[in-house]
Amino acid sequence: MGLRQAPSFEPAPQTLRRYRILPTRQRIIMLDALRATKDTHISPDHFHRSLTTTGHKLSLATVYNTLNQFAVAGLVRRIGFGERIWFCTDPTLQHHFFNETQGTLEAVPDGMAPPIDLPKAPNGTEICGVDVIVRLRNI
Amino acid sequence: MGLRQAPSFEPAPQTLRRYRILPTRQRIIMLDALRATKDTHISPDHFHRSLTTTGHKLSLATVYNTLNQFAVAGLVRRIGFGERIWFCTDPTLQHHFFNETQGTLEAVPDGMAPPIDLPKAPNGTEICGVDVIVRLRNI
DNA sequence: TTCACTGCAAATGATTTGCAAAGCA
DNA sequence: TGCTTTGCAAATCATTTGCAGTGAA
Repeated sequence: MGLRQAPSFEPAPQTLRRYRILPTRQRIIMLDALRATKDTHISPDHFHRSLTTTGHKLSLATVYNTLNQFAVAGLVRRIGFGERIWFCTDPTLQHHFFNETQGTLEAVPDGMAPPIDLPKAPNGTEICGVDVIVRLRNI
Repeated sequence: MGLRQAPSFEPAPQTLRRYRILPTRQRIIMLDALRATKDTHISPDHFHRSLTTTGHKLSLATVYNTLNQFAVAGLVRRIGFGERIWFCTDPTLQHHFFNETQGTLEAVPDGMAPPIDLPKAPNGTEICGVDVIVRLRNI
């Protein structure tokens, strides 16, 4: 259930405008898909494949560029963990399972993720977020 | 102070043998350097540069390969976060500061890193570790 | 019309790998 | 000697970028 902070009843073009992003065909497709998917973590590659598989036409480069733009805007969160880049559809999520066997990133279900205390930021810096990565191995 | 689990008074070749790693010139140089450095997090590139700068001769490929081998053996821990790969010289460390402005990884000092409860691993998997990444930005 | 966006193909750059030469036991 | 490791250069591969064509307002 992605993008909790953006009510799913608001049409994608309107949301994009609120975020100061010009609503183009590709961006609307992508935002709608992000809202519709039950995956909390997507890789650009998988996301592109699932879009084209369902009949949408857009290039991989556009998927990369648009996801990065969405991340800057705050619609999704970019997480570089493992060998590739992931985007988390819920920017408020803090806890992630990283499956080392598969190289995939998933959400730690609500209630299984106790909130954590933050350390103090070193001088000259401020904390802008926390990620707890729980590393898994298949058995 | 890296490699807490390996007493610094044990000669590197002996430690390497304990870990079933053939002690070659390059591996001894690297283990000694890992023990001597005060950096808890190194990138292969930086590490290689600091080694060659101090007069040691070994190739970047060997630094990569050896760090990976050390990680498999458990001497260091490989952390893929951000755009590049890092190695943590203390495999017991759980909390890391990731400076987004600089793209660097550092340790969260002891005492500032409250231990965290683990969630339950999903069926078919087991937890093999946890990393708490505290994202920082320079101000 | 104007300016931003998209798609393609090429560029990038960190990491890995193949293979011949060198090192260890 | 026989087997492992190293260094170099080339290969890889996810991601980014340049640019000409297309789209939105």
